[in-house]
Amino acid sequence: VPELPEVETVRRGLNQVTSAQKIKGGDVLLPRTIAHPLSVEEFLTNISGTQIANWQRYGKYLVAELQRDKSTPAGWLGVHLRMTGQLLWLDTHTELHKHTRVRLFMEGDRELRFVDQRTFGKMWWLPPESNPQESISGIKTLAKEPFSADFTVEYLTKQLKRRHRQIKTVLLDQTAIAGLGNIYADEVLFLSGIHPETLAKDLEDGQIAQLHQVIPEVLEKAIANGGTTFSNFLNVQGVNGNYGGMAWTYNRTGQPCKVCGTPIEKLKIGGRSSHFCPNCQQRRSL
DNA sequence: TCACATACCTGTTCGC
DNA sequence: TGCGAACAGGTATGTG
Repeated sequence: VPELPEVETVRRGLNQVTSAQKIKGGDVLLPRTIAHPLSVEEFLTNISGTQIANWQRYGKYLVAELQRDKSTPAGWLGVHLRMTGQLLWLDTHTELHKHTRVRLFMEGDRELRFVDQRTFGKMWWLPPESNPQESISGIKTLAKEPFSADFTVEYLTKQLKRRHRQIKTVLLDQTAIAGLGNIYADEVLFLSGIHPETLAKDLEDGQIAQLHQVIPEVLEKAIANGGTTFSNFLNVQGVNGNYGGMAWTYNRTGQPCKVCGTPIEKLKIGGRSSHFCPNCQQRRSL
């Protein structure tokens, strides 16, 4: 469930607490959390004694720059939360959660703890001479950031026109648009008045322009509210977000549309649930 | 190169 | 009420 706004919320929290913090060592409770080809032992050896300089976000990926001493590069620490991952800033003595996967011990009895119920989350260590944007395949193939100057109407049009798939599916494709997941994809389609089954290549210019405007707006609003209320999302302080009560369609099947009162419907598209208003989001043509 | 299916997981909800 | 099935969904991988 963590999508761009949730990951950005976590990134901001991390930068507040881990800045210049030294990693004394760690404990990997679930080895497959550490991405291949690195072994758990190599991972722990490489991060131990480094300090965290700064967290960056690429789509839903988090990457920390590591240093050994003041300005000696010590590689990169990458994290993907996938479905249920949480990065929590805790006192080391805090009782272990059942789904604790990795612990990074910091100075002053503090700990960065990775908790992940569904175990899809991943962590990487990359050597200093590498470039995380090239070394992590999911980042390498990522589309333009919705907040970047490169995310133009022309760019979005090009991405959508070449895809012969339903728009809901394309919005979830990180190589087409970076950062959206199931919640915000549904929200963005509602605000654009687009039926989720519309083929991306068939969208009208006006609809694409609307999507282009609404995508950053929805993500910005969600970030401003500290991420989603839905699921078990928590920020680094262990606090849930507030974007939920304001959702237009997500998780509102059968409830009245906030604009027209028509009951919200749910469809299965590309194996994912899609919530939409059949009145506000009508198919234009076929 | 693209579209699509499947695998990966565990806790919760659904349906009979 | 109980229990198995379905569901929740982000991404890597494999197939055609």
